[in-house]
Amino acid sequence: MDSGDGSVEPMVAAVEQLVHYVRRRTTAGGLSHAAASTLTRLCQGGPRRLSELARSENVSQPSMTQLVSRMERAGLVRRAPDPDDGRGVLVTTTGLGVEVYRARKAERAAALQHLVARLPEEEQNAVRIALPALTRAIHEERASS
Amino acid sequence: MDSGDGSVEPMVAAVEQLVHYVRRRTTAGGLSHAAASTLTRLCQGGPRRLSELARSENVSQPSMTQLVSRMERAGLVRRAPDPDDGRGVLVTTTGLGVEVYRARKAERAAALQHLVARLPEEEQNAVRIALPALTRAIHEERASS
DNA sequence: TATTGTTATACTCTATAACTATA
DNA sequence: TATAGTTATAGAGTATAACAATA
Repeated sequence: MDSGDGSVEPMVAAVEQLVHYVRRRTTAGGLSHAAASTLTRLCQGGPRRLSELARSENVSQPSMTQLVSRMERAGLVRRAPDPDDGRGVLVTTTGLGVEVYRARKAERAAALQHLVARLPEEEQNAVRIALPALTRAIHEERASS
Repeated sequence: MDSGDGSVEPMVAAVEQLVHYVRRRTTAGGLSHAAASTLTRLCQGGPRRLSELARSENVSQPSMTQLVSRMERAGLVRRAPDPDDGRGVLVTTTGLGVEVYRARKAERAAALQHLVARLPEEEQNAVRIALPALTRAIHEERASS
């Protein structure tokens, strides 16, 4: 009865605003979105082949070559030859890369925490149910396709 | 007791994934994020001065000049002289611009609707409480700064 | 003199096509 | 010959500095 199309569009706008709010407050290292996303993947999943990174970040191989070069120049990652395959390149995070990753993670957690803290208890609970539920729905959707 | 830092970071990731999910399914007109955002503002708020657009989109005036030029070339907007101020330029949406805006709005609403529909009733209710509450928190935060 | 918009220039991020080196 | 990565080139999006036109 309330789930008509009219009520869902404002919720999409809400999600966009939320990301914008959090990203604006995530400034450590002055990273672009592309660099931040790739750094996060490397920090969470360990060293990766360049082609593997390109695939998981949904960009072309040349784009990833250039992104890794810029990140290398900034001291965030290092290239190393893949011992198992002479053609391959393994991308690894540096100490600085890990530092920046941790700082950004803390910044965005603080931003959302700050926002949620403004809400009355009942709405805080709704947030703690809604966001994980939506993540689950995305993963289920992905698995079933 | 559950609102420690440990539980908030996955929620930030959830928001990012959610935006990614919705954006991937919003393809009408093949617009960039910058063009889509500016088109939405023009369609929702009516014709605007170029400098006003730059300010509200948080980009420099030269960036907006170029974005408007690309959007004009794509047939989405038109430049017109501001009758009240000879220095000014009014940016207006075209019929095509409005069409693309409506198509994109429908696409992203459908994407979120599709996702929410997978959830059990209780979690759907949590989503309908949480997202508007977070939007409200952002606006309150903005007003109090 | 201050404001509005454009032009000039440069850097990031993206892509496709062509090339090199290894399997 | 197929795959991994790089180089070449081009367009979008961003910025700052310098400029033109109008208030």
